[in-house]
Formats: sequence, C-alpha cells, structure tokens
Amino acid sequence: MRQDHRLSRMLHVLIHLDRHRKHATSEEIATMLRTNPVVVRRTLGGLRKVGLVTSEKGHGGGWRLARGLSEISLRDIYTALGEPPLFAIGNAEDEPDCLVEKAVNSAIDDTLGLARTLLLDRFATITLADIAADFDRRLQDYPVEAQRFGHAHATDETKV
Amino acid sequence: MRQDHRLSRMLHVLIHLDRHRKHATSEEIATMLRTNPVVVRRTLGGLRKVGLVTSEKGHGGGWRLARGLSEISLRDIYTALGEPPLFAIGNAEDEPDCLVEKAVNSAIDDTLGLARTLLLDRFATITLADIAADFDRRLQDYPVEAQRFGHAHATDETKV
DNA sequence: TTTTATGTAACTTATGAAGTTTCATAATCG
DNA sequence: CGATTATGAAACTTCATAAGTTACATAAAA
Repeated sequence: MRQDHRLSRMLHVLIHLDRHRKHATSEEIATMLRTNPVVVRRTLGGLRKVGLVTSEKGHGGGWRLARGLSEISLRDIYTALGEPPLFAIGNAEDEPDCLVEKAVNSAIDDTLGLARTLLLDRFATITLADIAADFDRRLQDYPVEAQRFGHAHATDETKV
Repeated sequence: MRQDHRLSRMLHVLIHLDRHRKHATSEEIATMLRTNPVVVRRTLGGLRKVGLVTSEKGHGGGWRLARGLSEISLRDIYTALGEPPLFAIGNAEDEPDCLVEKAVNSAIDDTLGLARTLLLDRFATITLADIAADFDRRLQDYPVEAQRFGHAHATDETKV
C-alpha cells in the first residue's frame, strides 16, 4: 500500500518556514521536498483553509506561516489535511450480515480505535516548536555533518 | 490508500472453521468471503506455513484448523500474514540528509511506534476464542436476525 | 504590459492488495 | 488405471488513490 507522506512533508516545510526563511514559493518548496510545485500548492492549500499559513500571488509572493511554531500541533496539521486514513489494515465489509464478521469487525475496530486515540492524543501534545527544538539540538550535536550533508537549509539563510 | 483486509478475512474464516464446519474448500470459503478461491489459497497458505491451519488435496480435501481458537491470537495471524504495514501515513524519506527532516521523522516514528506497540500488544491478548464468544453472545441476543439476515453460517451447519 | 506568483481542473503514473487465468500436482473415488 | 476433485503456484490484470504532471486562468508587483 502506498503511504501518505503529506503530514511528514508539511512538518518539514513549516519548520523551515520559521527557521530558515520567512516565506518561500511553491517552486522553492517543491525543490526542497523533491516534488512538484502543484503538489505543494495542493497540500499547503489545505493548511491555508484552516489558517495555518497564508499565500500571496505575484512578485515576492509565496507561502508564509500564520502562527508561531508553538501554536501548531501535529494534530492541527493532520486535521488540516482532512484527517486522512491512519491505518493500512481494516475490515473486509463495513456492515456485514454475518454475526461472526460483526464480532470480528468489533474486535478490530476496538483495537484500531484505541490506537487511533493514542496516536491523535499524542499528536495533539507535540508542537512544531518541539520538533524545531529537537532540530536545534541535532544541529548543536553535529554541526559539521549538517553543513556538509544537509540540503542547505540548516546553515544557509539564502537558499531553500 | 487501499486497505489490507486479510487480517479481517482470516479471523472470519478461522472462526467459521471452528464453529460451523470442521473443514471447507477454497471454493466454499471464497463464496463466504465474496472473493476468489486463489486469493483464499494464497492467504491461508501463509497461515499454513506457521502451523495455524492445514490443507489437504483431492476428494474431501480443503482447509482445517490446526489448533483451538483459544490458542490463536490476532497477533499470531498478523505475524503469519507477514506483518504487513499497519499505518497509512509515513515519512517522506527514510534516511534524509536534512536535520529538520530527521527531527520530523523522529517525532512521527516515535508516535507511530507507540501506537504500533499498543496495537500489537492488544492483538496479542485477543484470541479467536474471545471473538467467537462475542459471536455467541450476539447470536443469543438476536437469534432471529441472525437466521434471517446472516449468510447462513450462524445457524446452518451444512452450508458455508 | 511583462513577469512572477498562486489557483485549479484534468489527466497520467506508481504502488500493492486483490482478482483472474492457467496449468501442474496430488489424493480419492469408481 | 483413469476420472474427478482438490490445492499449489506462476503470471498476469484490475482497482484505488497519493503523487505527479500539464495546461491555463487569475492576480500582484516590477
């Protein structure tokens, strides 16, 4: 099954948008994420709808954070993305007639429900500021590697 | 993303294999699961490899449980299926150079790891006997519905 | 008015579970 | 034995959907 990488990508972008430049075009962000500017617009567009980022057209335009990193939780971003499916496993039929299958669905749904709750509750407690702090820590621990092997965000304010 | 229904299907089959007939052919099981006999062989084949079921060729052949329901946990079946991916979300890159992305991956991986542990630990505590007991309870509570709307497993020993 | 940017519709690609076709192999029945 | 009935397995096609792409409209700044 193909995985959904949007959450991961959005975290990545938003932190750069705070740490390494205050705005960036879809083109620049696409280069950073090794993808296409249209994909960037599509995905960041979801975040704009709930007020996490803003966008501007024309010269000097691009994307900008609408709040501080500490005001954005992973849960906020997950919600902004439309709460895509979390699990790669699921029931064969949603409303089976068979009572055995109902019992099976119930057991699986209960467990997935617990895991979902744990996951989203945890996402709600993690802010982008927490991840940025972890980044800062990594940068302090391995500054040379960051400069030599990073994709030029960590140390260079002018590039994305 | 398309979900993996194999776990759900296997639970369904194995409980029927205990409750409503002691063996069944791939053809009969396929009818029950509304799928194809080759899919049944492929999936049950994985369970056979770890000794959960046995199969026999020729007349009177088919599939049979190798243990009691109380000896089979959901975790056993998940493992037998080759531990397919649990989550529909994931990191954009597995080994990024960017330190921001490393911090992002770390946050996501930590959370998914916790959810995975919860989920699999819980699967390990649930046996097919537990689900079968839930089925028995449902059958007692709604025997008429079971007969009228079930797909003929719950009350008829001769059909699958 | 040219350039640079986003906005969006419509389409193609990639991926893996699921489904299908086909034939080999083995076991039972007559 | 030979026919029948089953699984085993290879080699496909289909399906769903995130991701990627193409094309063009719209808006803002130089």
